[in-house]
Amino acid sequence: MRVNVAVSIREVAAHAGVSVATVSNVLNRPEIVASLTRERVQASIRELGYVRNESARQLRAGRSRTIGLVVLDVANPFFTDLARGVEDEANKAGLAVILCNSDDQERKEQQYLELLEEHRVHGVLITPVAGAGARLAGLQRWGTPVVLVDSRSPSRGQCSVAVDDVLGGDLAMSHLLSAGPERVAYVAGPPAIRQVADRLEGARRAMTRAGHAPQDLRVIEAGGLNVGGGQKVGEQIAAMPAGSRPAAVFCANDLIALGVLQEMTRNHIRVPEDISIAGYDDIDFAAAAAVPLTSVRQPRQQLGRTAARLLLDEAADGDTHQHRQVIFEPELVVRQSTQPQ
Amino acid sequence: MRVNVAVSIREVAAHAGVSVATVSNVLNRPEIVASLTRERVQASIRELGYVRNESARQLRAGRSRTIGLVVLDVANPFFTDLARGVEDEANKAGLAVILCNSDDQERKEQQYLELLEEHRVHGVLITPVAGAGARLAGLQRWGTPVVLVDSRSPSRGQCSVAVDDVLGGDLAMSHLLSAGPERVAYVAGPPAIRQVADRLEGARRAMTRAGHAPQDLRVIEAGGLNVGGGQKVGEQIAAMPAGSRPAAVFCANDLIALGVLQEMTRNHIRVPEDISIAGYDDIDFAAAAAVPLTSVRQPRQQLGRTAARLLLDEAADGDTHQHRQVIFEPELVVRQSTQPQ
DNA sequence: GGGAGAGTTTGAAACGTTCCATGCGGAACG
DNA sequence: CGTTCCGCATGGAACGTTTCAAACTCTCCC
Repeated sequence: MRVNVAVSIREVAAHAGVSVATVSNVLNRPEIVASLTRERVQASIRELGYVRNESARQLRAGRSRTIGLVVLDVANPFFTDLARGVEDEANKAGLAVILCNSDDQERKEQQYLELLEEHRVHGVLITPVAGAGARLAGLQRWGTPVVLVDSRSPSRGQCSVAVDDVLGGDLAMSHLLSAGPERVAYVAGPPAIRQVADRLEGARRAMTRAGHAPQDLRVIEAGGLNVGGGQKVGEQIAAMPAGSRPAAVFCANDLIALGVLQEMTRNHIRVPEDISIAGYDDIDFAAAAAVPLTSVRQPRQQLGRTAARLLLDEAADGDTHQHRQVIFEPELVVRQSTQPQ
Repeated sequence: MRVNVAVSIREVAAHAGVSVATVSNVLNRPEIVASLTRERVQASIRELGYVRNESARQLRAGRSRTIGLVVLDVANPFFTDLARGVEDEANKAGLAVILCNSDDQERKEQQYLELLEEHRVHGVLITPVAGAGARLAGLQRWGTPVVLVDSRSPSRGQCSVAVDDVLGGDLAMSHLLSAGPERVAYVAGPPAIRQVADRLEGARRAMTRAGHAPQDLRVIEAGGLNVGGGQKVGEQIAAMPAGSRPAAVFCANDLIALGVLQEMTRNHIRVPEDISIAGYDDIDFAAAAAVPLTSVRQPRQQLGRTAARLLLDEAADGDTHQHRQVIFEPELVVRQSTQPQ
């Protein structure tokens, strides 16, 4: 049977023979209501099937009990794991998470930020598309806390949580170089993405320290930070004559690395004997790949949890809040896809 | 500079020297406002940085402009692809999607359904945890449309979108049997999950048709529908003496199949020469595995889009709406992880 | 008997919209 | 000139909460 009409606090009050204010008190501060009354009201709530109207609460409170999380790509396991950490922490505080997927497009990011603003969210966690500074400033002027995720704050005007991608790139490249490969390459994604640029910088640093010229690192750009992008680059690499093919490649993330790996196998180029491959993120599929992938591990869930905590802190504290920039250290995980030593 | 105070429609009205109602009209039915007035109001909106308060709109409208999507596991690419389809369709209709992760736990599912109900969502798309019937009935009695996703409606009392998992299981098993393996196995997930049970039923049907007794199909249960679950089963299989090891295994989904595949490789059991492996879902990682995985493809995004459309239709139509059960056909994708013929 | 004070309950205002019914001024028409 | 009609603007009620100050009822004590 469809009823289609919501029962409001007023009807509960009438049914229980008390005032609206008392019902509200039962809901929000049950301890100040006499136990007899409280039970009567609770019985009415159950009987009528009353459900709070969140919109009305929000209107009164001025802010909604949600936070926004804007990521570059929900299909990337890195971000779903991150989202998981955010969700856990938000749940504890009784907040819901609105998950938004910007697809690395400014237009979609902008749309979602407007939506979140209209929803008067408690705050926004965002991995910004390059050049999102202005859009975020708009939000903040309004008093909505913003925490940058996996991205450092250029201005110190906000909190941020990030992993040291330069160090990560350095770790991966140092490891690759330790086997003494003749030629090395970096498979990049869109260079406007900070993570892509930082990891390259780290890789160059490792080159220099090992006595190579930084320009000896060949950079090959993949279309996107996904498996398809890696496959295309893999085809290119496979098509090179064995004599000029890199003996070690560092990929900007694991999805790309998996794409490259697949093309190598398909073309009977052995991993790691003929070519070493290192990825980045250490997503679950990296360990599960048939040639388990050497990768750089980021504390993904912890990243999400920390970001959420910073956001909640800022939202709660308002004026006394001190912005903080938290930086985690990545960790190299060596598996079979790279030559040892 | 932090302002911390929202500017309301009232202030815009004062600033532009018109009434509140006129500002509202500019926002919602600009064509009925004289162009001179309209421009004046729009200028004020820009100048004051006015942003609509969604809560107030919702309160007035009685329903929020969001839909809920409750899935079993956001980390499973099948569900993120599905979510993508839902998001596209919802966006077109100007609705936001609240993505909720039930983790196959009744408690979390219940919590999220309550949250969505309090938010007065337009409707709920859900892949229910086993035995969610009662929880959903509660929502529907209230008039909130519910569409079951990847799950058939037992009662015809609601819309549903699903893929014929029995057929999918049949396709996969028929293909495996075509190479004439001695022993075959099904790697299941939690048997309470309908998809797991249906795929098994299909596999048994194929067995029978090929002249085997259904009990010749060995069923091995994995802890969860994820890579880790597959790895554990893979270890078990690798530990079997070659003489009693199945020559073909059908896995309840691709994540499990990838886990099994990895353990095979690690133990130098060749795929597909020593053992054929078929998965289910055809997630992107299936094609990208180093031994590309034979799998059963589901139209994931289309599933999401169709579900969203059914929901929007029901929400718009109210009483005249006819519930529909849409069933898609899965498709076998043969790759290198299974023996041909 | 009266007053203080604790323990409960409550009326009413406020949050920011939307929308209906109404008003106003001017043009068109007879 | 009087009537009708149209285009546009607006006052105010309503949506469902929460919260504050005020009121009420007891009990206790002087």
